[in-house]
Amino acid sequence: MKLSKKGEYALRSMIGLGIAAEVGRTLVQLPELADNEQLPLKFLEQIMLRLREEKLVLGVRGKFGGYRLAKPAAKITIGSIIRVIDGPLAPLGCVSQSAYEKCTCPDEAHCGLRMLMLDVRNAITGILDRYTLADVVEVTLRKLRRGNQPLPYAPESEAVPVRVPASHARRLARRATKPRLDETEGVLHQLLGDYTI
Amino acid sequence: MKLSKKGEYALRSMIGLGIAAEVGRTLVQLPELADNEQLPLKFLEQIMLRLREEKLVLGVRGKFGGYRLAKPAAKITIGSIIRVIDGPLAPLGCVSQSAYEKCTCPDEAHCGLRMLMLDVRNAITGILDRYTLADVVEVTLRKLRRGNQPLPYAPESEAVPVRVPASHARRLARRATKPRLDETEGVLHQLLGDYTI
DNA sequence: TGTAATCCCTACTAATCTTATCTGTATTTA
DNA sequence: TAAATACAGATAAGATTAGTAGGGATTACA
Repeated sequence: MKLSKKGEYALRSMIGLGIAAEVGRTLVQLPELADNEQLPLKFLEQIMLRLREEKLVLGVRGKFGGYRLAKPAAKITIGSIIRVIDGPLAPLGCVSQSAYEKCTCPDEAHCGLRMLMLDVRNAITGILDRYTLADVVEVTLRKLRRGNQPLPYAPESEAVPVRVPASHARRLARRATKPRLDETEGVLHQLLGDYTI
Repeated sequence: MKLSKKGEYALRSMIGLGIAAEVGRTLVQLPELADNEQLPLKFLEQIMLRLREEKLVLGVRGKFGGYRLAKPAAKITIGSIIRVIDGPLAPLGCVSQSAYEKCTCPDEAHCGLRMLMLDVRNAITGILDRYTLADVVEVTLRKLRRGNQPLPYAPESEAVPVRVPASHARRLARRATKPRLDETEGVLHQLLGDYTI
């Protein structure tokens, strides 16, 4: 059930680009990204290539080029990033929505194992397709600010008073109005919920 | 996030042994198990060896030997089987309870990605460590019976009137008295819940 | 116009993992 | 003694992982 290094690097890079966007930085160069996230440059290049193919990031060539998110972080689910790099989230092909594969068991309808793995699949996608890059960036940024740590990817020009986009606050508030699931939604939800206090 | 073939085979074999136990069969030989579950015999041998090392099954040598579960199916969680064959369930080492590994990110406490993956890990183990082999066997058997299909692993002696152990019914009934989570617990829970009707 | 910085792209590799297969040994029953 | 079975280790092809290497294309700027 492991996430590959490549997948982890991809997520970390996307989070980096998300932070950059949030602090007003328009482009991030791969050497800086690789250095910040502690990952091999040429490997990162490959990953970004793939993310670009899938229109998750946008590359700008030439001197002072770089990468940025291709769309708002709130529109990019974590699941979509992982699928691009690591393939389907489902533990078995026969419970995958995005890449179904018939399994070897004689009758899927009677397969107790499949039912179980369907639950696992739904649990995983329930999280990874619900939370977006914006959520993870939000949590990360808040932790950094609370610790008075210098924000990475600060724009070259000057220190920018970092603001939270109104749309994000609204989305979070909306989620907080669904109390039924609160207790079972996990730590990220709790952390995001704190925000509305 | 894939389960390996080996892991899948292990689960299918354990379910087979669980069914065998349920229908009164004391030992199952690997050739029969391999044939029933459609998996390579010698590969299966390796898997059973590993399961035996971890005291999940018990091997009996010699002619008319075979394998059986080393303890009641209700005492064997699905998660424990997968861990033995495929390793930790957590998508990242830094969120694994059973095999924690420090990750490369500078401060885990501030890592939004880690929070998210912790949720995923908890969601996975929440299912795989809650449900036992008995649950999966139960669902599988009930489906077979409802379809009037011949039960595999029937004992050599005669057809046995298959009964559900009282303890199992009790456990299921107890679970059904927790209504709060019903709607979010997934298909296996629904199927097991049906039983009490 | 030249040069440096940057993304873009393909190929290659070393190590590991997966998925087995093969060969043989030990044990038990009839 | 023969047959069936579990136990055990070696081997191996193929796939995947985790990179590395090298160059080409594009752009900003001196």
